[in-house]
Amino acid sequence: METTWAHELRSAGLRVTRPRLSVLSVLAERPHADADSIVTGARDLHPSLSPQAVYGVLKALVAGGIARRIEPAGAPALFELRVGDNHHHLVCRSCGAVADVDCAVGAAPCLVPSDTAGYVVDEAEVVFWGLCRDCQFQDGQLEAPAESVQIHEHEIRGGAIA
Amino acid sequence: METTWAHELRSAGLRVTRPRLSVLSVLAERPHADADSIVTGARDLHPSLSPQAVYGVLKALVAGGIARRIEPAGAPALFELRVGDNHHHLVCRSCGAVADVDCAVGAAPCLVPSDTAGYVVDEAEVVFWGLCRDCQFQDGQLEAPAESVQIHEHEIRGGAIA
DNA sequence: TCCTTGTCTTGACTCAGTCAAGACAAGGGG
DNA sequence: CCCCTTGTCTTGACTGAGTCAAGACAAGGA
Repeated sequence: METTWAHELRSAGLRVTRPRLSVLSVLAERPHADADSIVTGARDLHPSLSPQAVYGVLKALVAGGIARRIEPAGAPALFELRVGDNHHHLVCRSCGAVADVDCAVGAAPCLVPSDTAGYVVDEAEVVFWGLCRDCQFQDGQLEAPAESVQIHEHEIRGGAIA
Repeated sequence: METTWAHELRSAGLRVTRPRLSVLSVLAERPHADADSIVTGARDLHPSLSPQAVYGVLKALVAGGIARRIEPAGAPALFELRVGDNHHHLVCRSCGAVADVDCAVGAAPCLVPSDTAGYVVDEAEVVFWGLCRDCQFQDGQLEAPAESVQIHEHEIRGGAIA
């Protein structure tokens, strides 16, 4: 496993170091971790690891295409190892939990802007905001009656999403 | 015009004050302004305005549904007066310029996550990343050959967008 | 006009992230 | 196998965006 990471690092032109392997190990077991929890987690494997080292490692991983950085509004940046498929994210408004979503391939008319205003677009980033299952029951009586804990397509199609 | 804003403020339960009218005036002539340029701009009308006052005004406007806050990754928050239609944004990777995009209404299958992972989704936020017209010509020879300054649908459908 | 209450000013503070200088270690050349 | 180069990590100071709190002030109803 770590051999695989060493491989990935080398083929991205990066040296294999303990800080990098520690960060990769944390990201593998905890996708969508923020820099701070990566520091904490990676210290299990490398106790002297400094926050700045983690920022440096993460920048190198992102630049090398091994990790991806996501920045949900109002929260520190999160990092994940799943790259290259441009999947999207569900973010919980209450607790900040993040889940991956695959986008329907080949049928994404909404991702083609109706008017590009002269821009050359190379990426469409989608964030779905809502409440995760746990938060629906903790503070959710207000907006999440029991029958509609699962979203129905027409709620989005006809609703505020446009 | 300002009378209209006074009206909007009052119907949102907010008092009509000079700082608020100044901020609204800046937002009206410059959509997608960040807090700092709002401070600068609003000082034309109210020279003693403090940055903290602007943060307070913006928070009140957003809470009252008069303004909307958007936070493109890696940039300070931007504010706009266009609310209630959940439109999306084109952001220039090079200069940060932002343009509005309407989303095709009623035909947005990509905005329905294939798997909601138990989340109740109430909003889908879409950001299109690319190069604006000006930046295509300034630093654009690398990725923006003259014939493809306008996006073609298949580039997105079959490409990295998923 | 007065009074209440929401708003603004001032200033200290937090948090995420960056920058720079020097110590250190990965890994290719001898 | 060891040394040397060069990329990486450590330490510590710093920036920029935004928040918090206390008191001064002003909007607008009685």
